[in-house]
Amino acid sequence: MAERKPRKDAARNRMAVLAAADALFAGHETPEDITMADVAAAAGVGKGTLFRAFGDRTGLLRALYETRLEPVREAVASGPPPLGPGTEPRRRVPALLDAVLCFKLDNRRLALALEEDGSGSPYRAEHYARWHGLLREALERVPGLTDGDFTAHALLAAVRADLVEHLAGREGVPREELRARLAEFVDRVLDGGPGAAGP
Amino acid sequence: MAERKPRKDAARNRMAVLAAADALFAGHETPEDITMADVAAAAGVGKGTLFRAFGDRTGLLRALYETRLEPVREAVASGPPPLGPGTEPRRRVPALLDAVLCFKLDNRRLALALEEDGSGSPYRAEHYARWHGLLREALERVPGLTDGDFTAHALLAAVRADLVEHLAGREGVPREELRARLAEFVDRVLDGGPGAAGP
DNA sequence: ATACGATACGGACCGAGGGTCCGTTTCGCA
DNA sequence: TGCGAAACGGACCCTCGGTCCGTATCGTAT
Repeated sequence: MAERKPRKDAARNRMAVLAAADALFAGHETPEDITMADVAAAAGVGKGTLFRAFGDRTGLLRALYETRLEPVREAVASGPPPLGPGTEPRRRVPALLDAVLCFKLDNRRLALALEEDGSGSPYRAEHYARWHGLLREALERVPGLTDGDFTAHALLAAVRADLVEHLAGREGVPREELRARLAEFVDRVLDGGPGAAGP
Repeated sequence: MAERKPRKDAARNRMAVLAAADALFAGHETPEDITMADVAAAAGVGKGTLFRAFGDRTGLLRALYETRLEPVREAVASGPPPLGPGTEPRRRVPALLDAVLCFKLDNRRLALALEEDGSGSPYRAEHYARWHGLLREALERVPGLTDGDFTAHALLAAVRADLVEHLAGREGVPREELRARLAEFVDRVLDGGPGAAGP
């Protein structure tokens, strides 16, 4: 059941591909004009190597994504408040969404590439399930809020890569303004609903 | 500058393609395994004809989509309340979103195909601009609500085709339940925010 | 009716890109 | 240093969106 360690040329090539792909995606306007052949060439590697290491295009994207996501996941899993566990939900939910937004702002092209990659909708990705589960759990502990499940989906939809790209990229909304707008929206959702308007 | 009437064989073929495409998308699980050649064959037409009539894949999808959307647009533009104009915003906003949701439920495959079609993000489509403009305008008249622009984006994100497909299709959430969940979420957004929790 | 220009037809053809295959090279262990 | 296993790499294949152009059809002027 234990996967044995890969040969060291394999490991080296894997790193080279990851680095090359990262640079390529960062440097190009749109993700879909970077071909697998481009990545292989930039990494100084054959296409066969690339596909053996990552399976397919989606696999490469996912590997890159997970790498970048690592620090955020760490902060969420065991960092200090307001992101870390043990934060009271009403405060943690906005922090989580802000973290997702910032992540997508910092990795626009990559997130975009992964989300619009045809193979399966974004909703099947396991990282989506993680965020959704986390959020739902937190939401269900917010007093007065019913249906944390749908609310989690809806809130995550507000930070989808292509929307972020549209606002931050095409419409040129500055980072801090976008964060503020999202924060306000999240606050509305958390404070609204039946009972909130009561005396 | 007036486009002259098309030849009648052209018109007939256009209809045939539209009908064939409609049937194909309705009958297949996933949109991307329907090729342009499939559509042409099903319509009893050559590929050349298909591409001359619609330009490209996106053009075909858009034409289909607009056709289906027509009644809804009509109801919004000049129908009775709560969808039509002249409805007070607080009541119209949920109605608009419910209409979008229902439309996507009734045209799941098609909406999915159009949204995940690589050519440009969904946010560049002019029908998105229409919905967004309409919603923003209505939202800006809802008392206590600031930033109708972002709110409109966020609310529309909650009814995106792939999310709807995920919930209604993959998770099997029944139509009415989904509508109820969305309605509740929209209400939270509309009633929440600063001031709503007043004295 | 007929001739003729304009328009549309249709399927062979093309190029791009994701993914595979397999002869050759490298690794790592004894 | 020998040898089997693992990895390499790029030629190759296939699908699919999109184009091209010789042929068929339409509509109109005569």
